[in-house]
Amino acid sequence: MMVSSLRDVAALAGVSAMTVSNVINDRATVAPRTRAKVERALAELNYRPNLSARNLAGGRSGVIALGVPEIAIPYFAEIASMVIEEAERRGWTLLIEQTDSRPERESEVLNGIRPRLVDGLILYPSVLSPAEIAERADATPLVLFGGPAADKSTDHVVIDNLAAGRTATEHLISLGRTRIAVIGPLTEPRVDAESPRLGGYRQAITAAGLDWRDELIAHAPAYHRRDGAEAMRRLLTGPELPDAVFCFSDLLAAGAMHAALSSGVRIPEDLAIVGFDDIEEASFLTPTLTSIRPNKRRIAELTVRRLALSIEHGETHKPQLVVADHTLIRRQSTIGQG
Amino acid sequence: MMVSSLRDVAALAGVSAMTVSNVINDRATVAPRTRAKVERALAELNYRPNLSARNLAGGRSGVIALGVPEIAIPYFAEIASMVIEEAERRGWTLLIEQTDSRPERESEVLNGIRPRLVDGLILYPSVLSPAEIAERADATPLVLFGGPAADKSTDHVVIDNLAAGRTATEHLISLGRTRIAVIGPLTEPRVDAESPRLGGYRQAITAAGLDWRDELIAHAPAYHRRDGAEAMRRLLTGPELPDAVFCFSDLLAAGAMHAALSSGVRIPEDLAIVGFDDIEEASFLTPTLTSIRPNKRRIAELTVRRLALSIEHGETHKPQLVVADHTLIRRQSTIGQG
DNA sequence: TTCCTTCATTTTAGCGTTAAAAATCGGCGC
DNA sequence: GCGCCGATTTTTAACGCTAAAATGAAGGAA
Repeated sequence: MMVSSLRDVAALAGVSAMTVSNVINDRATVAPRTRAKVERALAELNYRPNLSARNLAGGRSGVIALGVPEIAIPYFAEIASMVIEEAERRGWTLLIEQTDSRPERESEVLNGIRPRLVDGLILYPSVLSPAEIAERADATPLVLFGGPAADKSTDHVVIDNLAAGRTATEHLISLGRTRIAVIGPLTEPRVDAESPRLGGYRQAITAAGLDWRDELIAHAPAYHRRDGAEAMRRLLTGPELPDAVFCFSDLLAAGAMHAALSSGVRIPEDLAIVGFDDIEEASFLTPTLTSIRPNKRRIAELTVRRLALSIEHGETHKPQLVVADHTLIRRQSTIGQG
Repeated sequence: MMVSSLRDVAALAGVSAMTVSNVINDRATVAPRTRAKVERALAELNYRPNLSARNLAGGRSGVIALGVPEIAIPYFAEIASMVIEEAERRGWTLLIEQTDSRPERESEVLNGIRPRLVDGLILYPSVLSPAEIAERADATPLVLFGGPAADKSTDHVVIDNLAAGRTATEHLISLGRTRIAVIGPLTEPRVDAESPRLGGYRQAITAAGLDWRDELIAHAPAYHRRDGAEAMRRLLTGPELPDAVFCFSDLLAAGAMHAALSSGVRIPEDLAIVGFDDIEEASFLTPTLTSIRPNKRRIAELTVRRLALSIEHGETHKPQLVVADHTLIRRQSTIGQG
């Protein structure tokens, strides 16, 4: 089948190319009879607009980009899947960039690797600071998601990590656990501050009148399974054996759980575990994993919606910090078969 | 920072736009001194080519698309990650389409949702038949990966599923297991034939002189964890209790393992399990999961390479069926702590 | 010297689309 | 019948780039 252009359609319908363009874009006032004629020709030739041409002529490309550290991390894969669906709903296609959490890659993505090709960019900022993000060269509409809030100059969709950390810890406290460990990146390199999830833990521990014990705080360089397993091994051979652990991601929890079970630790009897993200895997681990569930669908929806607004209103668009909700999902890793 | 065009660079360097274009694309013979001048201007203005314009002018867009059923399925996420890396190596960016295994979506992707925007397409054909794929309207270079081989008219990267199925089953037989079950989609809807993984199982069972028992063959509608869990529950309540099970994907195995462990079945003592894909999760399940590991890196590499050839040589390019290797990775779910 | 090559660079034209300006077409009021 | 108006459609001119053709400059051979 031949690829047909506006001209071909115009010729077949006996009108000018511009009229066809007007019909397609539902613009100006096209007479009903003309519209019908054009639509027939459009269908007959199976016309598909050339996006490059449209983009070049000042229109939009219909492509948006999503930048994440690694698409193979389930949390990002799940988010990407939903962002694709939301984008599709608006007739957009998604282009994916992996940053590997490397500053230069993140910066490249931010400054438009595919200049002028994408209408907008959604980025999970994993290493660049708000300042570095603010001073980017590219003018492509941008929405961030995840991580601590940047400055006010950028749209940003987050969840309340502090509250989530508190909730997770309170849940463990409510089960009567007193030696509650933590596994995860303890600091937020982007803003050079304590991780808000750790902050929530601290608040809950303090509020419950429990002792803060440094030996229960296990730093993990990243959010992978192996980091969780290593941290758990350290905790298990440490001076103070925990009776619960709050992991900053489900992957960390999966690794930690594997290390614990391999050492003969019973979950949740000896050790209760709470994860974070509620990826699908959490429901199929044995025991199933209690986890903080960020509303991913909502995050995807809000992110795409903010981006749409930014793309459509350009200069007048006002960046905003949007907070999506989260819930604690109780499963066997804390409450057992109950 | 301003966005500069070829003209701007040309003006600054005191040459024509075409010369700048030649320098950028490393084409024709540009005099060393001219090249140096242009390169200085290029750097000074931080020039980035406009891909839409380049694409429109008959060049390439530098974007390729990857179509998979669901990006949130770990196997596809891992493959996507590697395809992104391979693509990046060639200066390409990857656009991702989800087909949800729906024929109309798969067909849409095949026929170019983003007409003329992508230089090439990589597709995991999950529901469309080779015939339907062969008669597509779009002329964009295409490479398939996975599933049974289509006809000779399309580039296709596969692994030897029949041999892999045989290997998995032989491994279980070598452990002395005699009631070996199977969990997975039993037929290949695309070609309306038996699944080659099931074929391999059949060959191994027959060769070992074991009985074929229909009640050990558990069909799963798809490759998800829940399908594996359901199938396992059926097997456990069925007339014949298996002492081993070969699952057609690691997700199925994860679901099956969860269902089995939840029922008090010991793995591998009571039931040995082999999965397929060797996703990262397999190494962190408890017990760790024995699995067939397709060489994913190689699949990604071959796929992108075939696509590159097809894009570069167009008409003269000869489609090929390429087979990537696979290995059996032995872990605790079959051989225990050994 | 003159003409032919070869190398280096520029000019021309067009990719398919859209924004903006210009043109055409029926009325309609006077 | 003339001029004007709004509704509809067409023309024109880009958008930024590249392929192909044309030009120019520098050597060599005759």
